[in-house]
Amino acid sequence: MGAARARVRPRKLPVQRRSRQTVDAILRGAARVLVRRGWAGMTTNHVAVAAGVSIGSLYEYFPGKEALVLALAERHLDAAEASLLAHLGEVLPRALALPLGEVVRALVSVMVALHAEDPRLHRALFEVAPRLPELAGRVRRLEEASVRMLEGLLRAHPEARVRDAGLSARLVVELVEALTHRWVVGADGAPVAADRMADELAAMVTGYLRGAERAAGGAGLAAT
Amino acid sequence: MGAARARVRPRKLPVQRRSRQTVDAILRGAARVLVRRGWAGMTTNHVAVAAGVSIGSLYEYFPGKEALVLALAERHLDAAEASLLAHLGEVLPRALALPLGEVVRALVSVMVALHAEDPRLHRALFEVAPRLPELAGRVRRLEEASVRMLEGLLRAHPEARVRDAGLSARLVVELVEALTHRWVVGADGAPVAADRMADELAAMVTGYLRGAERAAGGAGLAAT
Amino acid sequence: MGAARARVRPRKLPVQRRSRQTVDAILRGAARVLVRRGWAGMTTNHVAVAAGVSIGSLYEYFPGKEALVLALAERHLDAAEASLLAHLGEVLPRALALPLGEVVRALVSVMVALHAEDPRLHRALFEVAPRLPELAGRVRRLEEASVRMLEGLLRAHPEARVRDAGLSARLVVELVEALTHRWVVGADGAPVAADRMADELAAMVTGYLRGAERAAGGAGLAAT
Amino acid sequence: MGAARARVRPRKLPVQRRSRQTVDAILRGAARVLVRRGWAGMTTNHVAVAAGVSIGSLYEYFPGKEALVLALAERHLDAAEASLLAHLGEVLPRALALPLGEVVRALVSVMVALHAEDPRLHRALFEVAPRLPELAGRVRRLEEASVRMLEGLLRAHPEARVRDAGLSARLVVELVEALTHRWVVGADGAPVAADRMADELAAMVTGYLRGAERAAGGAGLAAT
DNA sequence: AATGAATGAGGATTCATTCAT
DNA sequence: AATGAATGAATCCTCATTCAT
Repeated sequence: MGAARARVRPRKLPVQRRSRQTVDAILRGAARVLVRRGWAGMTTNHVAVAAGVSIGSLYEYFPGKEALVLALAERHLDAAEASLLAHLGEVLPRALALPLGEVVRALVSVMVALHAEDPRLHRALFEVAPRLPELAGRVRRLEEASVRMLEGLLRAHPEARVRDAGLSARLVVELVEALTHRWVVGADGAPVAADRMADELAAMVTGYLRGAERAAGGAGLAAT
Repeated sequence: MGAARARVRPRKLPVQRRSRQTVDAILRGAARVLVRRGWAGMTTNHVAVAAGVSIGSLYEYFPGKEALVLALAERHLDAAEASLLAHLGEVLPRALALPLGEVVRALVSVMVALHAEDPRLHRALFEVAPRLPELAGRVRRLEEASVRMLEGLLRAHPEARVRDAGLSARLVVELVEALTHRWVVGADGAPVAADRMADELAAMVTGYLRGAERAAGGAGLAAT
Repeated sequence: MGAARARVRPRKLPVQRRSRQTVDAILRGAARVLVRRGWAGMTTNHVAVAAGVSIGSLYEYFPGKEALVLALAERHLDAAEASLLAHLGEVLPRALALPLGEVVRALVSVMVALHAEDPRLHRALFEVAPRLPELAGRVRRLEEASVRMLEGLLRAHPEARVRDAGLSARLVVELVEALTHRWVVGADGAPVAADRMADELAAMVTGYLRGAERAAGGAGLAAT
Repeated sequence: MGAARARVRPRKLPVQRRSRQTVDAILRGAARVLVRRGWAGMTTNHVAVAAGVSIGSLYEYFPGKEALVLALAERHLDAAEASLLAHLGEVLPRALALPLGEVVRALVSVMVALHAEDPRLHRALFEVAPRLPELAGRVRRLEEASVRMLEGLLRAHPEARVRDAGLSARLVVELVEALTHRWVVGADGAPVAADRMADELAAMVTGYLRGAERAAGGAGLAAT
């Protein structure tokens, strides 16, 4: 594993301007190839060609294809994180004063917007994530932070009625993540508008969090 | 495509008993390898070794790894479909007479039970699905059927209050699918019990479908 | 080499009628496959399928594909030899009394007729011959016998004028063999009729053997 | 066909000096292997070993053994063509003024010289030709050009007496080609000297083309 | 820095051949 | 006699990676 891990970190940092351009070209090429051929079909040689760069140069900066994808993912997640923080900065301070539905709607909208940006790359990266611990970890940390944040909100907001704030927060985060993901990936047939999508998600979440009347949950089929 | 597709169908059917055992062993080996190393890391040679079978025998029956995974998926989905149908046969006839919460709880329980069976194989198969049109199609058809069924129920059930039965049905199916999937996959740390999980999902769905008070959904952050 | 040679002789002789049919079917299948796919593309499995026989049965009678081709060639050459002998029996006794042109025409016609029979198999067998010593030997022996026969004729016939009966006989046999072969193989575009072909070949050979006026053969370019 | 054909063209052209040496070594190795083991027995791995080059390097430049043989053949034919043209340039201008026998002797000598160069490679290449359309085409074109040239000569030369200049030209070209080929290939036992061989061939051809007295061609055995 | 030639381990696949049934 | 399941050596070929230029 140690050896394998060595393959994941960028080799050297590009300092001069020319090399930054090279790195950029490589990453753009990597993104194209990853999207077009998937993780298994992506090869360093393809990437080099797609980037218009020699294979030697590629290895100058990236020790393997994991490193490429990781760098790609890092850029993607950096952007996501930044956008998330910016938007949270707007809503959170007033969150307790606003109706729950409105807060939820705002948060959901951010997620939807986030995913709508480069859906194909997003999808491809997610396909790889489970096989790249570094990436998986980063994703998990981001999700974890969101869960904590929402958990705090649930404990404090007057309208929220949930049995277990931690669990509910996690479920909501996963729900939004998963459905937005699918919305963006399965975008064929009758594509649902982003606004409409956000409405429905918000309705789901708000209803759940207000928790008015719990499902009586009688002896369902689960008993079988 | 034609050529690629030729790699996907089983080669010949095992007629003698001995060969049926071989095919079984191969598929078991394939499942183990797929789970352990993922789609990209799965090789026919690994599978043959894991199955305790010569590589020649593997190719006697399967023309490549796609065919292996497809056969695996078909078994998995056949079982899922059968189980689904059996349970639906119990709930559906009385569905309109029962409270919505109870119906939902029953349906959700079936899904959860379905996923709990062989979660790691389930996860691995889902990872491949997007790259195997045959498999993707089969999965989509099963989902589609579920959506139609639920849509019909939503239109008829007195408690259901949704703007668009088709969209809501799809979202609910995806929600249950996705969250159960994650529940099963991310089963580390503090694993949530199946019953508890079913409770929470049922609560989410029921709340959403009863649609009591829609989220007021003011100008969310999406506007930004 | 010893081991390899063991692969060439038929394994056991078919005694019962059923087995003779099996052997026949196998050889017919082998001929079809050899013609369609060439020596390199011919496999024992293909032959078995084409013959409608199990691979096991094939190996019951033939220890490998060389043996198949050899048996095929033997049949082919047996027939050729028989036909040749029959026709020679007609011409030779009166050969010295007939004009040389007529004798030659008769011999050439036999060769042409021989090749016209199953040209595609003929061609395929010739393609393999150089790699199968047994076959090559058999072909060479047949040719050698023809050369001896013609040599004797040349020494005795009053019209024949050649410097070296042995060499001329060999060249004539090869000439007829080679041109008939090509005639039969390259049969596309404007196919020449068998009769016409025989005429031309006979003209060539007769002219050469009568040797009237030798080419003055001055200092040709060969000097360069 | 498309896919198969893709296996036939060289992959990339060697630009640096080092790579040109590699390509050369590979082709030399390919020639050795082809000669020693024949088309069916030739493998890319054998060639790589014989060339003292890694298998990867071989595939860098040639996508398969067809491509190797084709490149080999192209070199061979290029040389043959060049030599042919050079010699023709000497004879043709004065061809009509010279006795037919002399012209023929000159042309035949060129062919013989051509074949005497690398007979074993020549033979091996001819063995493959029928299975490689590209190669077959190239050979056919060269032959066709020779036929046209000779046909023109036959129509114009005062001594030539043939019924059908086209047919006779073709037969003569094939005759010379075939017999020289066999001369070179079957060079065992009592090898005939090149000069002697040219003499005999020239005698055959000249006699035929002068056509003095046609063979009376009575009712030969062909009637049977 | 950049290039691209060279490498070879490793994965896919075929097919001659055996042998239990 | 016939069958066809099983075998695995041998082949084809790719692609990550290094290194001389």
